Amino acid sequence: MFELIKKEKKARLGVYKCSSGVVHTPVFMNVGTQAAIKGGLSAKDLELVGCQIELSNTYHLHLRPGDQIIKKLGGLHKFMGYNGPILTDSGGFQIFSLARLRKIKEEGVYFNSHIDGRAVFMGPEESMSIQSNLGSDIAMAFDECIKIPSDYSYVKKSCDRTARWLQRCVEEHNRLKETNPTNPEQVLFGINQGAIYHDLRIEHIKRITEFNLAGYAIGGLAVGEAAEDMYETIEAVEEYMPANKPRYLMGVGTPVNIIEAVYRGVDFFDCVMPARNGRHGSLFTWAGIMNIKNERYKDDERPISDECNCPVCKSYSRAYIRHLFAANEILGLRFAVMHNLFFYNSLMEGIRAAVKNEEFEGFRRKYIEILDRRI
RNA sequence: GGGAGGGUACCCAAGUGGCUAAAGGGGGCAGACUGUAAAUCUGCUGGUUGACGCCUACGGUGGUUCGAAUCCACUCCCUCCCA
Repeated sequence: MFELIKKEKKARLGVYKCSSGVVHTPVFMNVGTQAAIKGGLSAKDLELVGCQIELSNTYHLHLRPGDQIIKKLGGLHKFMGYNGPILTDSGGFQIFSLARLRKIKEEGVYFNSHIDGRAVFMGPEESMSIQSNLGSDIAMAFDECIKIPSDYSYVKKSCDRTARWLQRCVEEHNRLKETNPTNPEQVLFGINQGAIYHDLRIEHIKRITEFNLAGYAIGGLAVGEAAEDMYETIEAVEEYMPANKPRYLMGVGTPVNIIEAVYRGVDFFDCVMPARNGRHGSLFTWAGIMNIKNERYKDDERPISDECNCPVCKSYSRAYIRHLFAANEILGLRFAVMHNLFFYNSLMEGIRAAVKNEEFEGFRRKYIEILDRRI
């Protein structure tokens, strides 16, 4: 259930309530694809970094360990020791990311497992069934994440199919709710597609909002298009998204992307970036992005950021973290990811406070100049 | 004292007349990363230059040759075996 608390222009402050807890929006969902945060973080660590809601993946957990096993063990929350809200992505992104390993048909997608090559079929019903077994709080519709650039004619054809898939997702989701769900409170979010063709985006969002789902996502962005194209696409779609439902911009993004999307009316985000880039040595701060592997930090006794209250910045120096990277110690990755997730969660906290105090306009102006800068 | 094998760039190591400023690793230095096939991938790593080029370089010195890391002589070091 979503409650809109306040608006500053299009930026929204809200509260999303689900069976596993309350989420204050705008929110960044911390990504734990395989029921773990890459870089060696556990559910307990998610609390330390201020995580409100976690995201896991249908395709990956279906392949390993298998959703039947997770259901048998009491669901994903219990399995990974996390009792906060969980959103599961549907497998639709893997149609994009594992493009060389799949064939799309009307009935669904024939994957060859990236692990061992075996045939794995996933359609709307399978995705819903797996997510039902996982027992996440929010299930995502099975969609095709379309690469950009793609021909108009292909995008149109794909959007029509994703809309037909949504019909099947809704029916299966309702059916499973009645039978033997791991989490009877699970809700379904729909996903808008259309690449950067505004007319297709609008046609598609109109079509999927007819299902009156618990929330709506904008998918298929940040897949190669210019940032400006992404912002314009959000603006085009946003007008047609229900005001009383959460809006989720999937897979985005940089701190500046997030600010710009909040500015255009988005509530939910998720991105691999703080975890992946952290593992690769890029650390996000209020002053910009630093590469902790750089030589200039070899004897720097300061924390990553003086303005940061994360567990890493409270105890360790840049020199120490750089050393951990150089020495190939996994502790370095863990610290980097912890810091970055803490930063992203703090960024969202800052955004919420700004909207609450009607200072978001100034917050945006200040930070879009700073946060993507390399320092 | 006798015999054998070696000395190549920061390190290890390939190369036995021109296609070699020198393979491949490691190390070092940078960059990329957006619903995670990523503790990954890419580039650079003798000097100078925007580039062409020029200079310096395969233990040292001196030769042979149009041309040498590569062939010859002497020499200095290292490892192993025998006495």
